[in-house]
Amino acid sequence: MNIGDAAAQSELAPKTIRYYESVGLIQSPARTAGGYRDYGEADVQTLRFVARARGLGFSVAQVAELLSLYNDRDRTSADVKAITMAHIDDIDRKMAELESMKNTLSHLVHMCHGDDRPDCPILDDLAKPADH
Amino acid sequence: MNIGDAAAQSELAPKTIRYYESVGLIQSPARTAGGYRDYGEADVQTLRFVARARGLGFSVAQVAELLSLYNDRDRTSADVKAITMAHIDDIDRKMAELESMKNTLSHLVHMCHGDDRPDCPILDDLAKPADH
DNA sequence: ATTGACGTTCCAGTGACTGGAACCCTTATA
DNA sequence: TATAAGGGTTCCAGTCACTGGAACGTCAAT
Repeated sequence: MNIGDAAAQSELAPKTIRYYESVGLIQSPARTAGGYRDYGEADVQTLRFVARARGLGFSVAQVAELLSLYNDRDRTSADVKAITMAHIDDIDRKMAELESMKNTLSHLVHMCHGDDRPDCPILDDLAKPADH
Repeated sequence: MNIGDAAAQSELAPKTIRYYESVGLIQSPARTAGGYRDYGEADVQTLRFVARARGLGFSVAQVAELLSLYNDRDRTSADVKAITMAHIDDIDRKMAELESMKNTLSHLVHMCHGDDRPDCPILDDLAKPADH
């Protein structure tokens, strides 16, 4: 199967698949006589694994770990769970940061008339002297 | 004032300040006879504006817009409000994405024993065939 | 034989810094 | 006065995860 079909089936862009190959996340597939990458069902399965894991926000490095655990019969589910929980912690941290930004911004937006005049509490806040 | 002191007062790293100068976000400050950057109070004020705006998640490009509005006496608060609201929308989108990832991941983590055995619902989910 | 839709490689750019090398300036001390 | 420490300077490269684009090759159908 050509890269285009593999891409369609895995919901990755062909460019992305080549990139993953170039950084060693996935193995180089077979090639046709003409030099085209030739993907089999197992390759597409791996590609989908990667696409789903990336879609859940795992970094490429984490996906590499998950893939290697997936292919390791002696893995422990504790290892997989640890990676996943660390990732959830990461997400929690990001969400808290966004939440705090949003609270401040929402407050400022409510203060601002948003009309033709230049007076603006948002700019006033950004320009205010340091706290401590 | 040297870059180190300006950095301390604005809570930016010296490297970051030089970077902002190199991309045109802030103006090049005066130089001493020895070639050191020499910051005044107004420069530090701008630096703090930038630091605070970046801390609220505005992109460097957005900070540039905000700075130019700040320095424009004919600005309208509507323009500032529009940028801010667009940024809040951005944050909302990111938060929703993170929320959805987190829901899925939390569910999977709860399913996983996290023990010495290899059976793992997390990997099973990542490896499951495509939906549609 | 030619067209068009695919495929190939390689280089460069994105955003927002950050690390590091090689070097210069300033100030305090022996 | 020499020197050492702790600033500062520039410039290049690396990060992360792609993405765009150029220049070219392959394949299937007309």
